[in-house]
Amino acid sequence: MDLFFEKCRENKLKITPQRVAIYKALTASVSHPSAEQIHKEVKKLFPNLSLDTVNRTLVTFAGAHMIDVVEGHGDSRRFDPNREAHHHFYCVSCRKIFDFQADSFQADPLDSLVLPREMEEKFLITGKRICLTGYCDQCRSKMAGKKLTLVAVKHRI
Amino acid sequence: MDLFFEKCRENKLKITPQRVAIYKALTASVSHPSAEQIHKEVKKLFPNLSLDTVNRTLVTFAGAHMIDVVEGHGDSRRFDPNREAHHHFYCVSCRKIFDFQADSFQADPLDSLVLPREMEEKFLITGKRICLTGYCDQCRSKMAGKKLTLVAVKHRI
DNA sequence: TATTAAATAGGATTAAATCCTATTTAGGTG
DNA sequence: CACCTAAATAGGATTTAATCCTATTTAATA
Repeated sequence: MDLFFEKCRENKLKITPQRVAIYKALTASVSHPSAEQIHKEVKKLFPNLSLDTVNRTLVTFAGAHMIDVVEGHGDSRRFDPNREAHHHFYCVSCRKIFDFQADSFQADPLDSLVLPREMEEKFLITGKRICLTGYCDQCRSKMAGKKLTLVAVKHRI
Repeated sequence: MDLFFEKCRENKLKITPQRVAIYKALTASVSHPSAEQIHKEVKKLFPNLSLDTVNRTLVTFAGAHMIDVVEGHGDSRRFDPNREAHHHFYCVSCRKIFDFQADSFQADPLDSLVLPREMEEKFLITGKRICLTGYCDQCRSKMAGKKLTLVAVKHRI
């Protein structure tokens, strides 16, 4: 919980009972829950907690780097026809996906990826990719100086 | 287009004008479009092409490994409280996310990732992860022997 | 060319995310 | 410690994406 309080203060996020409960519920989770799952859980303590609050709170936490938003990011399904081995950078602000390859003088790091044996044996792996997240150049400058707040349009910058 | 015909035959997918057009539109795309974007494009040729057809076709193509479904996978947003460096395996069938670390005797391949200079300079990178996709052990056995078809519940196995 | 399983269209439904507005509250300030 | 205000919340409405359902059409094969 130390991280929670520290990051809240750092980002001037108010510490509310709901937020504490949401954060606790997430850290206690074994899987990688959706907002709805967290909502269901925390409703036991706060019967009239709204789903919107959960979603916005979690996205805000992610913005403060207390947690991560993982696949999916909550937006629509996207497709990629490129069959060459390549990697992705996903801009969490504009949601554009940028392709990249590791620096050309280096070998692709995935070539040297050795998976845990159990996984290699049990799972059927059909795709491997490095996924970076962050802010693209455009969004980076747009957000310069803006402070983190829940009053966000579409949870974006 | 060779891959298209080859993979269609291989998977016993009928080659329809709509499918050809959808595939072409995707390969012609520069970004990583959503079904809706492709729909909008292909509608120019087939004014009464339905969005459902586009979505199902694209997901089917992905099942046949002609294209990839990338972030997001089309399901709800998921959260992860784990701050330790780790990687993900995403089961495209049950949508569970499994954490893993590279084999413990190896260094994490991301440690040696050298990004293109332009990217390193311009983008603000806040997260790095290896993302594997495929079928987890349970789903793998469930789907054994099932053939690929568009008649799928929730586009799953 | 006849057959049939597979694919499509189009509208209905579901589900997730977000919006909107009134109300409440955390945290700073006098 | 009470007040003040910006920030957060609740709850319902709306929007958007994905999927479902069913009647119709069609690609592939024999």
